Amino acid sequence: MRLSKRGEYGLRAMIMLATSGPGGHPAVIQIREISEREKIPAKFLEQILLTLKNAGLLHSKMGVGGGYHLAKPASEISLGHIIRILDGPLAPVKCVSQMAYEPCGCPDEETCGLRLAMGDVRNSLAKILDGTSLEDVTRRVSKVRKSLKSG
Amino acid sequence: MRLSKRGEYGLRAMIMLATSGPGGHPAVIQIREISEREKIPAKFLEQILLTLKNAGLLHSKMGVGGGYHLAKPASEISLGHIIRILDGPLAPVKCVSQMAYEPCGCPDEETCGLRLAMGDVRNSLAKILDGTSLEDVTRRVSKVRKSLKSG
DNA sequence: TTAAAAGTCTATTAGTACTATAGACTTTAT
DNA sequence: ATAAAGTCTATAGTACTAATAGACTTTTAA
Repeated sequence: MRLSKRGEYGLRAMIMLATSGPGGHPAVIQIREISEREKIPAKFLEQILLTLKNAGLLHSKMGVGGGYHLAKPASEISLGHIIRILDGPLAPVKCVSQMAYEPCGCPDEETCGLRLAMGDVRNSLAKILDGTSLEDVTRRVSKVRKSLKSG
Repeated sequence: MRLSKRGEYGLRAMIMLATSGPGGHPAVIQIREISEREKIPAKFLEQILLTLKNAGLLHSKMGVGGGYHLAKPASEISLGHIIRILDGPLAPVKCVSQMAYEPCGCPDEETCGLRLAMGDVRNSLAKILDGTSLEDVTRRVSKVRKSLKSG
């Protein structure tokens, strides 16, 4: 049930872009800076951000002073969306996938025990990941920071 | 977030063993029969069942009339346990794993947004998978069967 | 007592997906 | 014109997954 490095790096980068924006303005950050701050191989990160851009989650600007920024408000980008783009379907087995259904080959899908159980897992994953936006993440982080300061 | 074939096959076999038992008695079934009924490559299944046996979830008997059966009541074997044995930790990233923790390398773990979000995911997975026993699965299957009959 | 049925164990291969790197190209600001 | 930045495609390396192979041990029963 592991997240790939691609997925992990992509999420880290998106969270960083969401967190760095001063007062709602989307931050513009260069690949190199994200790569250095998050210790992600630059060339690999480049591919990941490009994928996210082509999927419509990021905008970019070339040339001097360019970089990446979120294409939408952080509140409108969910973790589930990012993960699906980079790692594919959330479903543990294809026969319960919403975005990439395929029959699993059991004699009767409707009464397949594995399918019933994995359906629950998929739904729970989707609920959490589609229900958590980048804004939710940054809010939670700053909350934890504050509670650590005062503690 | 995909389940490996190893994990899938192992779960299918365990569910079959739990389902086939007549009135609480654990069913004794041969590799070959499981392999045929579930369409799992026999030699691969062999390895999987051996792993599950060495982990204490199955018992086996060699020779004529032998085969595999559950080592414990179906109510005491959780899907989470089976998956951990065959596929490793449930956690999407190692820094939130209970059974195989490793630092993820972020500057501050306590305030890492990714870690906070993935912690939720891990907990939810663990809640479902550790909270669902083979008995729960068989009960649910027979419930669905009945409702399909009467429908 | 021996043949057949069944599991055990270890090694090896084939395939695939993940991770990362390379390098040539385009756009933009100054 | 030049330097800073993103774009795009190809490819290499590696690790893991899935599957196969084969020789061995235990047990039952004819």
